[in-house]
Amino acid sequence: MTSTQWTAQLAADRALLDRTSAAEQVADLLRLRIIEGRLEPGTQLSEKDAADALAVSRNTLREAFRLLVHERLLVHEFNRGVFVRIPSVDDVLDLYRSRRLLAVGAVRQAAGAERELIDDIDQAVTEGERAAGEQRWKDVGSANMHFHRTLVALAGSARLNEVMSQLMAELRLAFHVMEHPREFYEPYLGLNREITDLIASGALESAVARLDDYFDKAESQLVDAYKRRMREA
Amino acid sequence: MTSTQWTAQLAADRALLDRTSAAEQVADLLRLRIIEGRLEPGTQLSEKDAADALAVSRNTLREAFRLLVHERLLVHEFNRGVFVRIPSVDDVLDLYRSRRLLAVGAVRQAAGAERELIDDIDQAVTEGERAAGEQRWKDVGSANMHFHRTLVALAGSARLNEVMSQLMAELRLAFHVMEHPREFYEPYLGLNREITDLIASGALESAVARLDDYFDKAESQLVDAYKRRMREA
DNA sequence: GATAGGGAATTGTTGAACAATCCTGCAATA
DNA sequence: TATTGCAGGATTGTTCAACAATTCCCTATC
Repeated sequence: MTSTQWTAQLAADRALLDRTSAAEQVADLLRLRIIEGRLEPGTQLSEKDAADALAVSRNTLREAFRLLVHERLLVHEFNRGVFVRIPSVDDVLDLYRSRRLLAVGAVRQAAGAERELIDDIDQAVTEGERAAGEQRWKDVGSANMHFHRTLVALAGSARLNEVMSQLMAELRLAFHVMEHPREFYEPYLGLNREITDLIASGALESAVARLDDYFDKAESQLVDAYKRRMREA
Repeated sequence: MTSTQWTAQLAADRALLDRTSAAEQVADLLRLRIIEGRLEPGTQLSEKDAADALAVSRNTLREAFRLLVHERLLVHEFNRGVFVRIPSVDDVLDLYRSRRLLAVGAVRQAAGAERELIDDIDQAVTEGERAAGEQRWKDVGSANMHFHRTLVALAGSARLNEVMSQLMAELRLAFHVMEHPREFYEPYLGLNREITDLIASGALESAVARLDDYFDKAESQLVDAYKRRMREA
């Protein structure tokens, strides 16, 4: 094995031993709590309380806050503090516009996509079906989101993948404003499978058409529920 | 004027008087310097030096650094510091993949786009033409980037607009690795005009076809130059 | 009931301090 | 000569304490 070979191999592994700062760890933790819904939208995150609870300094915590504000999971009001974001109806519409464009675009140019990427899609759908069979509705939701991420992954762009991940995190936050996201996913399981098969068989335009239908339906259904919920509150 | 009218108006102005933190101001300044090329890719940004130069504390500066790392303009190596990013050829490829998908997707669904958005496109092209006529090549580049942002704006999504802005900032950084980005823009002025007219006349699919050609050409040209440049260095 | 005022609490920012880590140069070794 | 080992100095990571600025909240006043 020549020098260039094994150094290149090591360089590829570098990411593994990449130590991460306290601020990033804090951000990871908070992000998880937020998208899980453990931190209710609208709640204020006091710097002092959070710093004490997590046993980090205020400065470190503020670094973490900034990251999450950048990801739109928190909002920062100057001299008032940071709050878990409450997505508006406009936000939900914008999220769907974004998702639709990314997913449709990715599928439409998936002609030469690697088999691995298509396998990932299939796997995500299968996971959703299994979770549904076992009545694990929360997991059905996660699998559905994962499915849509794998669709965008067809574009083969690390940046778009990251954008998509953030959009889904934000969407998850939006779901928490509503009561029962369960019924939003269930009817789509079959459609997901259908889309997957169409992609696998190379019928991309048909897949895109189905996908567009999906977004039409899901978006209006979600927005209706959202408006209803916001009116109540 | 009713109450709801002027309160809404004030709410719209809120962003204007929105005081911004020191960290954000520092980030704005650094961002400008980076995409302008005043801070050469690869240079390390010492915390102490930068803090002294900008007359802010190290903590504030670190908050600013985190923002720019998140935007991919800086890279952060643990215990080593932050550096102005040096985009790789893979990065450039990824940037073009992302841009292409966003722009093509946005144009393709621009059927019901507001006239205002189309006017913005026209304006950007006109500005580019004017700058070229006056030999202001740097401004030609800026106008070209602005043109492409206005294309994505057809999608009508605030989030995608922001994503696009960041992609362009990063691309700008990539240009600085090369010697003369001038000749990359000049040949495309006519094509931009053509695409704009096609969009304005509603011939969206023709516009998409032209756009796709543009990306094919620009991408390969840029990547070639990039590889050449990296080989030299 | 609305408003004004003042004190308490919170955020914004700084500066200093210390531990952990990295970098540099030089000596020692093969 | 080329590599390794080892100080030490410099830089980063993180915490802490302090203070100014701002907001929040309660109470007195009209």
